[in-house]
Parts: sequence; structure tokens; C-alpha cells
Amino acid sequence: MRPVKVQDRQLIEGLFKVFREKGYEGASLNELAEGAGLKKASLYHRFPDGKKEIGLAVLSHSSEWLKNNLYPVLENKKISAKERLDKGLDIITEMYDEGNETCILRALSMESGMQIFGEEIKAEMTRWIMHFAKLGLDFGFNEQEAMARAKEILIKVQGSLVVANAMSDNSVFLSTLDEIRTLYNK
Amino acid sequence: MRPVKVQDRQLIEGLFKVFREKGYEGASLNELAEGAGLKKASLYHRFPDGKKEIGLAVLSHSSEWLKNNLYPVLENKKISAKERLDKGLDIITEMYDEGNETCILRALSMESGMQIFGEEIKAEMTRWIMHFAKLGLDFGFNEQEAMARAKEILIKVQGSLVVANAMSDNSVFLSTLDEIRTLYNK
DNA sequence: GTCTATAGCTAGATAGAC
DNA sequence: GTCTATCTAGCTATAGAC
Repeated sequence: MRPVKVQDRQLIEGLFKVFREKGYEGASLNELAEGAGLKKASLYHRFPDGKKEIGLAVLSHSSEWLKNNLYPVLENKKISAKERLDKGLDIITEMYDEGNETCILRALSMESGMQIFGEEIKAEMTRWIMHFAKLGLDFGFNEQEAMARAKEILIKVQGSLVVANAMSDNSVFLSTLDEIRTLYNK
Repeated sequence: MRPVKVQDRQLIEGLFKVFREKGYEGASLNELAEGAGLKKASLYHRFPDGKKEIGLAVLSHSSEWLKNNLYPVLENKKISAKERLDKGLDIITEMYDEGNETCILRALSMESGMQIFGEEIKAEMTRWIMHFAKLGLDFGFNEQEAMARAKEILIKVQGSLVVANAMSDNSVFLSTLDEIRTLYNK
């Protein structure tokens, strides 16, 4: 057994970047291998089921990241709801490199990607909404209002990323997040 | 010269549907040909430059459609600004089949698509924003406010489509459009 | 203008040496 | 565990008959 050339974490982060940038169909195994710092055949050793398994691993990694980095901040009862929202939006801002990067869920959510990852993508969006809805309750909204506002945040983040990416103008993303903050200051 | 088997309009609409559903990389020429009702080689007769040219034709067709169907409604000075907004949102609702379909601009806007269609996609979003911004002026907003609200509409349409498509729940789209209407009723 | 047939290539995926 | 070399299938694109 040779020593691993690229550690799991570094490996998955390289793969993540390729999928996020190119989408599922757009990312070739050679590009994925290059992004990972390995040869194609070595990727198959790490992920015997190939491209699908790599995609699932990347989504799973993203899910873990949100679970460990974003969601806990939204639930940290030591600080006020407003502070939790602010810190959460800070993390989201950094996560998408201030609107210059796109979202992996969207990158993998065209037709063929949806057939493979549909459940995972839906589940992650559901979790995202539920966590923001819980935060909404702490803002004093009733359940219905909290859900509506949580969905609105996801919609605005995704929509502003679409527009910012397409127009190469990340100010669209930044000002949208600022506007979300303002909405919760009333 | 044989008679054309499929008229231009029908042809382009078949191609449009395939690109919208599968994305640029995800749509193969065989699938495009099937969607168009022609064989692959016949597609090359109509579009000598191949896939790129087909994509550009599809985008151009979409652009024409908006120019003829959505934008005039937003500018129809015979009816009130509020009525124009309502009718415009009705058209948008139908255009995306109540949130069950995705947007061609988004479908073609991943990495490889952006390299080919980046200018066209950006230009169409800019036109969209400008038309809604002009409508905003008629609502009595100043230029800055009108621009901000126009961008917000595009962001909400795109974002709610992303979420509705990914979660297979078009109510997200419908309620977002309803919310836009409400915002302009104050 | 449309078609069948096929070229030329690159995709995803494997075999087997080290 | 990683690599080079290779397989097969599918891709974009073209040639040429009708």
C-alpha cells in the first residue's frame, strides 16, 4: 500500500471546485482528476462508482460543512437572533466568495444532475430553510411567517447568485444580503 | 431543393426545450435533433456552425420573444403601472409554466455556456432589468429605487425558479410572484 | 433539405504494472 | 495507492446519396 498522495479533505475540495465551476455534465473526469491532483485511474480507486460517487461525495461534504459551520451559528442561543442572522449572512457571504462563486446545489441541479442528486439537493435546501425558519421563530414570527421568510432568504441568495454570476457583477449579491439584514432591523 | 420538413419556428422551439431541460453540455446533438424532429445531419444544414450556433439561435429566439411579448406590456401607457406589472407577472408565470420549467438563461449559464453565451445572457438580463426599472419610474420611484426594485424582481424570479425546480415545488415560485404583486400595492 | 453512414475524437471507465 | 495504457460508447461534426 502506497501512501496517499492527496488527503481526503484536500481531494474533495479540489473536486468540489471543478463541479461547482463546470456543472455535472460539464466536468470531465480528466478535469476532475486535475482538480484533485491525481490521475483519472487513481480517482476510480478512491471512488469506485465513478463520477456519480464523486458528485455524491462532494454534496455530502458540502452538507457537512453547512452542518458544522452555518447552522450552528443560526442556533447559538448565547447571542441575539439578530446577531445570529448577521453572522450567518457573513458566513454565506464568505462561502460564495462575496458572490463571485456559484452554489454547488445549483451547479448540480440541471436535468441529469437532478436525476442523480435530486434527493440530496432537495434535502439540503429543506434543511437550510428549516434552520432559518427556526431563527425566525426567535425573531418572534409565527410559524407561517418564519417559514415564508426563511424561503425568501434562500430564494434571494440563490437568485442573487444567478444574476451576479451571469452579469459578472457581485454587487448584486452583496446588496441583496445587505437588504436582508435591513429587513430584520425593523 | 426539398421542402423544409420542420419550419423555423417549430424547429427552434423544439431545440429550445432540449437546451432548457438539459443545459448546454447536457444536451447532445442527437437529443437536440430528436427534439427538433430532424436528424443530426439536417441540423447541421440549418445551423452550419453546430451546437454553438443552435444555442445562439435559441437565445436569440428567447430574446425576440421577450421583446415582443413581455417588454411591450410593461410599457403600455394605456393602462396603469400597477396593471402593467400585473400583466407582466402573468406572462412570466405562464412563460415558466407556473414555476415548473426553468429559465433558458440559467440553463445555459454554467461555465462552458458562459464562455460562449456570456454576452448574450448578460445583455438579456440587463434589458429585463431596464424594462422593469422604467416601469418603476412610472410607479413614482426615483431612479435608484426603480433600479433596485427591478433587480429585486429578476432576483426573485430566478431564485424562486431555482428553489422551485430543485424542490419540485412550484408553489415557491407562485407565492414569490404573488409577494411581488403585494409589494407594489402599498 | 433530409437522410444514412462514418470519420475523428473525447468521454467515462478498466486492466494491470509498480 | 498511483500510475500508463487501453477499451468501449458516445460525442461533435462531415461526406455524399437522394
